Amino acid sequence: MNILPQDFYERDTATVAHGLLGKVLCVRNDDGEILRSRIVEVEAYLGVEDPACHTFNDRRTERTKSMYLHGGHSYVYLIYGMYHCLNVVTRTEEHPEAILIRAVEPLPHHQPPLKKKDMKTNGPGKLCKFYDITKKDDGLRLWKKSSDLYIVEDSFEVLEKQIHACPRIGVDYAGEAARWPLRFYLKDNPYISRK
DNA sequence: AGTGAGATGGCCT
DNA sequence: GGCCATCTCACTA
Repeated sequence: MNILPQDFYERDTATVAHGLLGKVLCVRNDDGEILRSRIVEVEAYLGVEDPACHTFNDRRTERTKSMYLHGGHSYVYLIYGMYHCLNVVTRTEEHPEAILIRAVEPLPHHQPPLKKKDMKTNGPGKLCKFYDITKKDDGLRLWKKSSDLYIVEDSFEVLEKQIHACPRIGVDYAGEAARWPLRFYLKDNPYISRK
């Protein structure tokens, strides 16, 4: 289980989004245990020229501060007054782009198959609630094993053919950008947020 | 299966 | 004041 180095995140955002699929998100809980889950669905947000992105038009605010950090940091924000969303910052300080983690599959999968109603990690708000990811986890260094949040890779392999691309969810306000195929997920994975 | 409304509060104009 | 990178529940059928 190798941790992903910071330069993994400095590349083109759509490329990193593809690369994150199949990787393992590690969350340290209150007891110091590491909870692992496989990333199965993501969305890319392309910064100052992407009307769906929080940093569209170089909007620097208190909320978006973490998006202006170097690639490899976390960006966590509150949405609808109720749910948090976890993002991975990409590229560099000059390019505030990020990837939304929309769904994960808890590991190990040596457990009885879950009923649909038990799936608590098949959505960006749900997975943050499940793992207690909040503003306290904003701006963390995901390439450091000492962080409460980091990402590693195991022997799980993802082929390009297994990745499906389609428009992003919940960004209809963004005009034409709402149709850009920047949502990526692993075909046939049961933890996908929607079909 | 599909639709619609409400919860709830920070963020931005 | 209006909008939101969401989710659940209550309804229809």
